[in-house]
Amino acid sequence: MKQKNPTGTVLYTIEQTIKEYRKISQKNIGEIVSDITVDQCLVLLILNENLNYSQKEIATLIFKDNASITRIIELMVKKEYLIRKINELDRRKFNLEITEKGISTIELLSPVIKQNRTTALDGLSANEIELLDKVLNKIITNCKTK
Amino acid sequence: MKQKNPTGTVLYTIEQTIKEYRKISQKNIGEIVSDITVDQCLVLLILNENLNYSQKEIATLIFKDNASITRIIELMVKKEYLIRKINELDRRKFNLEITEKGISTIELLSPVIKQNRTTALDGLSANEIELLDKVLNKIITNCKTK
DNA sequence: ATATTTTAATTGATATATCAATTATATTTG
DNA sequence: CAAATATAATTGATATATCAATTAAAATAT
Repeated sequence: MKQKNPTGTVLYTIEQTIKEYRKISQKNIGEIVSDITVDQCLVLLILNENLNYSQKEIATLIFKDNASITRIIELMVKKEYLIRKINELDRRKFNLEITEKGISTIELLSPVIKQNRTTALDGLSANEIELLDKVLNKIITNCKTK
Repeated sequence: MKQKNPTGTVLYTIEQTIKEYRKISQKNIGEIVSDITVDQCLVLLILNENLNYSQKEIATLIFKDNASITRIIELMVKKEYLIRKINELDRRKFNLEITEKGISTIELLSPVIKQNRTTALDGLSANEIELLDKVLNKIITNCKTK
């Protein structure tokens, strides 16, 4: 029951894949924590790895532009996942901190996120995943350089 | 100069791929026709194949929800790419028609869209593409059924 | 040291995404 | 047939995407 592909290119399948994955991810996350999005989660995880990231760096890491990140973080501050303080060493930047609520959310959602990934990639061999990654990176390079 | 992957999963690469592809597509389309988006183009192409599609069917074909399609088509009507008339056989639906402007836009953009796809997939063997499609469809199935 | 250029982040405008609720029409069922 | 249910599309609310313009601060150049 594979849906037919109106464009006849695998690029369509790539889009479909990421949409299905985001859908199931958001659904599973929403069952545990109702006021957070997939992208906001990713911001938490990234900051949890390294609090020194600037908004710009976070944007690059998750393929958003600066405007989007500004608004995402704004909302996360409003919802008390993050605290934002001026960076006194470079007053153009902010230092971001994760609140208690942020920490406990990470703890709640980490297993869910892990499970989402496992679910999505279930039944794929390491070899297939490696190949997938390799081919996708070729496409990325093609798009960037042409 | 492959960007590092903060999540450590190929799902991140999938997302990156589609974003890069959409970026280059929009850029190349915008150079020829300035007031149209990638998705609006796709709607034109799909209707050009078959005018009988309902909004709901178009939505399914390009992975949008009904609300998005309503607004996309609304804009396309306003910009005079499409005409919308009540379907007298089922008054919940609309019949969509492509205007002259729509037709000439398709003619202008078809080669661009084709080129975008060729560019993105440049250097990939038929075998690699087939494998890519196969693996992606596994992921789609995983997301849908779990 | 001031003028110029870069950089980080914000803001505004418009398009799209998503969810829930609503409307209008069709279909099904008792 | 009337009531209940289902379907297609719209609308409202909120989040995100994207582009261009702006602001404030930092880095560089003369």
